[in-house]
Amino acid sequence: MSSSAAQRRELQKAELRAELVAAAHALVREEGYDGLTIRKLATRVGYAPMSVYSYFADKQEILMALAEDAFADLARRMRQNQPDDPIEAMRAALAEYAEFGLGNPNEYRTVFMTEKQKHPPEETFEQMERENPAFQIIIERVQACLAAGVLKGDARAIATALWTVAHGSVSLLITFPFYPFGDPKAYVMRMGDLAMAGLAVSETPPLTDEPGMCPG
Amino acid sequence: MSSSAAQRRELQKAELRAELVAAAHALVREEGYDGLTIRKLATRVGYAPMSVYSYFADKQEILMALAEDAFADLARRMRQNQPDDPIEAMRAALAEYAEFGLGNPNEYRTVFMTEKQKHPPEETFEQMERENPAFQIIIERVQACLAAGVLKGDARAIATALWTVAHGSVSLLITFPFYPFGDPKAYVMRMGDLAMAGLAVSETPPLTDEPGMCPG
DNA sequence: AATTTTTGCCGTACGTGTACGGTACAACTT
DNA sequence: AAGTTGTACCGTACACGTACGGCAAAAATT
Repeated sequence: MSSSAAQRRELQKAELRAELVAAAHALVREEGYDGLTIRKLATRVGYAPMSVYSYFADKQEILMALAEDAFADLARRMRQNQPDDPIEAMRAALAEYAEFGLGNPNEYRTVFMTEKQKHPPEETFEQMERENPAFQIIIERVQACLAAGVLKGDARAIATALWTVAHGSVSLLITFPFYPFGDPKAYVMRMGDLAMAGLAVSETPPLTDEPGMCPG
Repeated sequence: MSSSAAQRRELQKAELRAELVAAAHALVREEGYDGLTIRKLATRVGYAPMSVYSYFADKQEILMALAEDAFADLARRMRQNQPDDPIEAMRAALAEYAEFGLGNPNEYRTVFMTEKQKHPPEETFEQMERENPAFQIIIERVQACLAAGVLKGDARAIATALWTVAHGSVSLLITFPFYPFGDPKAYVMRMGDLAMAGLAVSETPPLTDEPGMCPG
């Protein structure tokens, strides 16, 4: 196979895929999240419905592509909001995370609240961090806290704990928008501070790497 | 309208509804969660598909009925596992919660990880606590901790915080079963202990009852 | 140049949740 | 008893996601 021809082919494929994603974005903007259907999307780009499946395995993969864009934006915002004080930097990241999740519940749902059965174990790790570049930033800011001595322990374990608490708050607020949590963003911040307080009490050991996985 | 006749009607309606729920349980047991479809369910009870909608507003409401049964079982298990020491009682509740969520991911999803757009604000509170009787138990055990002086502050705020952390862990473990959190149940317990440590640091104020609700 | 393989796209078809309108029978009103 | 209203149930129909098979053109191999 001629390499340049293959490359050109790959490029065209990527372009068409990008065109589909752009069309999907437009559809969502114009008709809302439920307005995005395979058929409408296909019509919009001038293909038959089933042709879309040459570029995406299923609808979930399209939604994921949209969500990845949104999460890239979250990462951008986090980097633009980085106070010098390591704890304040951590809290700023949390604030951006909260604002993003509460402001983009659909994208948040597709990444964090829907099944990921497809991926075999070895892919999942990098996949997760590509879909959620914010996590890398949290790790960095945890490391800053470790360096400053305001936290002690394993960076990834601490970051995962903070992520767990942030996710718990955000996802509950999304699922139960009417439950009396008080001001949503304030609730997320409060839970973040609670986690920081708990983490400050003792040194955080690494996560045990037992293979243990949950059923289902 | 004759009151007894109305009551009999109500009763029959409830019986048919219960029959549908039983059939739904059977279907899920025999064919798995995805095997539960309106048509199969209707066939099984001898009605036309659309007749099911005389008893449930939509499919989600059927899934919710199944989940409520499961959550009632969780509450039962929690009550059967109640150490004397208030902190250990709290941890036991958490352990049951973890085991339930990890062992019944489908039911957990339908209650905690899907939209609840229908219910107007005033219903939500009682609704939530009927669907999730475990929450009431958590509040009780928090109150025991308050009485014993190992925690200080507002019971509902503390219970909500613990619930948030438990939910964060469980839902992440369900969504990313392959992510290296280590042993799932151990991870939930660890996060619970972290929250308890954070809560022990200072007195927990009540949740502000600002109307604030999240968009979407 | 001839042949095989791959690729890009499509048409059809199935099973799904559910909106809508209709119909027959029960219950209540007068 | 006659008329009105409500209710339980059904049949049809729609848009959806997507499995399957096909088909022409391009690419790779011989």
